[in-house]
Amino acid sequence: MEFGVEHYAIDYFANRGYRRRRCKSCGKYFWTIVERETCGEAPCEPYTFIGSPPVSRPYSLQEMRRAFLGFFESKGHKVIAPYPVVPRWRKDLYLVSASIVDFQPHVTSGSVEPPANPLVVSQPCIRMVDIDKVGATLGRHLTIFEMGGAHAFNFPDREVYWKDRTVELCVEFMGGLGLREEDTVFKEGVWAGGGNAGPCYEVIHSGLEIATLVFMNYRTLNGVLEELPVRTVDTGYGIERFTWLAQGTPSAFQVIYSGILDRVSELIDIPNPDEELFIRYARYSAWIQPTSSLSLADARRKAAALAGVDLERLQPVLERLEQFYKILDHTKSIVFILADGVVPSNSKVGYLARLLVRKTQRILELLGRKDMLPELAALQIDYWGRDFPRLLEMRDEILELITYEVKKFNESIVRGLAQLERELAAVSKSGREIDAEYVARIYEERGLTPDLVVSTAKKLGIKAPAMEEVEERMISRHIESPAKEKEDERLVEAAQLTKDLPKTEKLYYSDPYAAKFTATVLASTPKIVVLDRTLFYPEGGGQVGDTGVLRWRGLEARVTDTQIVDGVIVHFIEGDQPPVGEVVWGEIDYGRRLSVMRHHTATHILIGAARRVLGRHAWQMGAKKEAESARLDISHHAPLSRDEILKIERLANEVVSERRPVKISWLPRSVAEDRYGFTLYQGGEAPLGQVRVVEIEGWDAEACGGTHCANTAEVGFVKILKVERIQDGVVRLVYAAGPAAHRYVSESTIELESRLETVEEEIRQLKLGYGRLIEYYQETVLKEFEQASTSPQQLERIERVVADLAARIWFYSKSYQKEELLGSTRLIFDFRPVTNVTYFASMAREAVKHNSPAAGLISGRLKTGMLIAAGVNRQLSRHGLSPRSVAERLGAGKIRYIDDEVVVFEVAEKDVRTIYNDFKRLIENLQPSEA
RNA sequence: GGGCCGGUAGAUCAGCGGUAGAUCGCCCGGUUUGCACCCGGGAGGUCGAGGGUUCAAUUCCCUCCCGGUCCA
Repeated sequence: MEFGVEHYAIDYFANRGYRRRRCKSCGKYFWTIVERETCGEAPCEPYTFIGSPPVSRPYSLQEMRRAFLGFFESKGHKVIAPYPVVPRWRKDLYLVSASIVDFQPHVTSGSVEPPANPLVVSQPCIRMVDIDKVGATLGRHLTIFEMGGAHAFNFPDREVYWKDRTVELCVEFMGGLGLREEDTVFKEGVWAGGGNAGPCYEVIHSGLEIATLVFMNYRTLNGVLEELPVRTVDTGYGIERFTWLAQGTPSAFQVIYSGILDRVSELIDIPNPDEELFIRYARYSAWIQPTSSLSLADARRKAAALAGVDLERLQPVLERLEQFYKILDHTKSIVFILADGVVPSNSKVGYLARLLVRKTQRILELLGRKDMLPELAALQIDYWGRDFPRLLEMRDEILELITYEVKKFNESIVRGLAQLERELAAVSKSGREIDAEYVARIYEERGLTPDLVVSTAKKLGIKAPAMEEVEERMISRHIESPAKEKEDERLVEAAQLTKDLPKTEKLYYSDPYAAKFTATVLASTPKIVVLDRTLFYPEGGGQVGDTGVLRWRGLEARVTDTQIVDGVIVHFIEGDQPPVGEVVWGEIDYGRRLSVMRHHTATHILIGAARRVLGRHAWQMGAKKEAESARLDISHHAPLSRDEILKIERLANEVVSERRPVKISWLPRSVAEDRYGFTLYQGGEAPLGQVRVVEIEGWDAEACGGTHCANTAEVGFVKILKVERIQDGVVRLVYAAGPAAHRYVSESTIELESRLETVEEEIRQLKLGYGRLIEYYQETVLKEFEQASTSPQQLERIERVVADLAARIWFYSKSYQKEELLGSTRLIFDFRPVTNVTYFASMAREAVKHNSPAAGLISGRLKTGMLIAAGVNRQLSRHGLSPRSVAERLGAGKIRYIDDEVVVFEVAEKDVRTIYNDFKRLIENLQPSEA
C-alpha cells in the first residue's frame, strides 16, 4: 500500500518553507525545513541525543506525561483516563496496542460518539511482536509503553481539525520542550491496523522516531481501500521516547524505570557499564535489528564497529544489561496485564501472560535469581501504582497469580528435563547426535527452551546444533493454514430469507414478563417464520432462545427455537405454515422463559459472588442459561476448594434474600464505561453504540442483552451442582435456580439417603462377616489342628497367626467401639466377648502399631471379673508408662501375657467404665513432651 | 482458535501386533534399639473411553475425553 504525494503535501509545509526530499540511505520521502540528505532516522544516521539531550530540561517520565497532556488540554482537548491494556470491548484483539484501539471500531466507524472531541489520553499499550528485540535495542523496542494519543474525530457535518492543525500542534508541543523545528523531520509513511488505514508522518528528531501522526480515513475491506465517513486524527506520541530524548541516557530503561532501577540492579546484581564506552555504543544501537538473516551477535558486532568500540570489553556487561532491561520491561507488562484480570493459561491473552512470565523467569534462573519474580513484580506495582491505582487494588491477586504461575512453570521444567535426560542418555549411548529439528520439537512439545536442551545435551557429551540454526528451524516450522469456521446450516437458510427484511421489533425488552402478543408475518417457509415484532427471545448472550406457539385461523405452529440474524428474529417452527401477511397470535412457553430468566439473573449474581470470593481476576469467560440449569465459566488459576464453592453459593443466596432490584438502562457507551468501569464487559464484546446495562444494585453491572428478573428475590434459591476445570485457567460452575434448584436438591437428597442406607447396610454385613470369619478360625480351624495332634508349640504358633490375622481385620475394618485423641495420644477402645488371650493380645498390639503415641484397651467379661488387654507403644512407654506399670495401676490380678508393648491380665472389677476412665487418667497424667 | 506431544501399578516411566515390566512407595519376614541402611518375599493393572482392522490390539486406524506444550 502506498499513498501519493498529494496525501502529504499540506499548506502548513508550503507556508513554512518545507521541502520534500528522498533519503539517500533508506529511499523514503520526508519533509524538512533545512537541507538534508538523509531522513535522519537511525540507522540512516546515529542517535545524536545520547549524551547531549536536545530538550530544554531532563523531564522525568511523569513530568513528560503531564507536559504532553497539559499541552493538548490547553489546545482544547479533553483529557480522558487511560483504558485497560486488555480490550474486553472487542474480541478481535488481545491487547491494546495503540491508543486508537480504545475507540475502534465503533467510534472510528461513526456509530458511536467519542467520549470527547478532540481528546487526549496517555494510554499504556502492550505489543508482543518485538519481545525478542527488547533490551538489545536499549529501549527503542518495549513490550509496554505509554502512547500519548491526541485524537480528533471529523464527522461529515462536524470538522474538528485535520492534517495542517495536527502538524502545527506537534511542532508547537515540541517547541515548548525546546526541540527545534529545523531539526525535525516528517517522514512519509503508511499506517494500517484494526481494519483502518491512512497516510501518516513519522516525526523524527535526533535520530529517533518520537511520534506518528496518522490520518485515518480509510477502511480496508478485502485489501481494498474504502473511504470512511469519519476521518480520524490518530497521533501517537511516544512518552518514553520523548523522555529518553530529554535525558539523553544511553538506554531508555534508565529514564522509564528511574525510580526502581537501583533497587532492581542491586537485587539481580547487574554491574555498571563503562559509561563513556556505553554512550558511544548506544549512539549506534539503532543498527541492532536482529532478524532471521542477521543474528543478534552479528548486529551487536556491527554497531560496535561503527561506534569504534571494542566489543570485547563491553560485551560481558552488555549481555547482563540486556537481560536486566528485559526483566524490567517484561515484569511491567506482566503486572499491567494481570491487573486487568487476565489469568495465565495456554490460550488467548492468558498465553501471552504465561509467555511473559516464562521468558522472564527463564532469564532470572540464568542469573541465579529464580525466586525473585514476585518481589520484582511488587516493586513494579508499587512504582507504577502511583500513576495507575488499579495496580495497587489488584496487588494481592497479581502476586498470587505470579507465584502460582512460576510454580507451574518450574514443575513443567522439572518434568520436561527428567524426560529429556532419559531420552538423551539413550542418544548418548548410541553415539548419535541431535539436530536443530529435534531441539525445536522439544521446545514446542514440552516448552523446554532451546538453550536448556542444548546445554543439557552438551553436559551429557552429545553434539548439539548451534543456536542460530535452531532459531531458523523454529521460524520455518510455523507455516500454518488458517482454519475454517463451521456454519450452522439453519442459519445460512435463515440469512437467505431475512436478507431484505427490516429489523424485528423486540417486545421482550419492554416487558420481560409478557407472554402473549400479536404480530404480522413478514416471511415464512415450512421451517421458518419471521414476524414484524415478537416476544420470543432469540438465543444470545448465552441465553437460550424461547419456545412456544403461533396461532391463526384455527391453525398452529410450534416454535422450537428462536435465533437472530442481523437484527431480524427468526422463529423455527414445526406444524402449519402461516402465510405472509397473516396476523398471528404468539405465546411463549412462559414457565420455561421464567426459569431461564431466573438462571440468567442468577448468573449475574454468581459472577459478582465469584469475584468477591476468588478475586477480581475472575472474569466471565462464557455462560449458558437454560431452563433446567445454567453454567458459568470463569477465569481462575487454581481448582476451587470446597470452602470457596460454599462461600460463593452462600453469598449468592444472600443477595437473593436481600431482594435487590435489578435495573436495566440504555446508556451511551462512554457514559456506561465511566459509571461502571470495564467490568461491564463480562459477557464479551458489546456490539452496540448504546449499551444495555443490567445492574443488580450494589452488586454487579454488566452489558447484557438478556431478559432478567426484576428483583433478585425472584431467583428464589441458587444451588451449585458441579464445579469442573474445563481448561487451563478456566473453571466452570454448573448451577440451578428457583424451582429447578429445589428439584435438584430434593431429588439428590432422596438419592443420597437411599445410597447411605445401602452403604450402612453393607458395612453392617461386612462387620458381621468379619465376626463370623474370626469365629470360624478360632473355633473350627484351631479345633481341627488340635484334633490333628499338632504339637503344643505348633498349635501356639498357629493360634498366634490366626489371632494376628483376626486382629488386623478388626483394626482396619474399624470394628472397635471407640477411637479417642488424648493430647497427641490415640486411644482405641473395644469391648468383646472373650475368645482367647492371644487374640486379645493381638488386638492390643495392632491398636498401638503407629509411629505416634498410641494406646489400646480391649476388655471382655469373665465369670469372676474382666479380661483386659492394654497396649502402650514405645512412644508412650518412653514417658514412663510401661505395660507392667499399667497392669499394676489398674489393679491387675493374674497376668496372662506380657511383652514390651502389650499386657493381658484379669481384674476383679466388673465395671468397664471404671477401668476405661482409670486408663485414660494414666495417659493424661503423663508429661507431654513432644518430640 | 489451530498445530504438536502424551494418558500403562499409588508415583515416575519402559514396552509398541503374540502370557504386561522397571524403579520408588506399600505390605510381610529377616537384619538393625535413632537414619532416604541392607537382604529376602509379596500385594497391586478393564494399558484414558468407545468403535474399526486382524486368527490375535496396550501396540495399527478412526472418534471422543483428559493432561501438557507451542503458536495466533
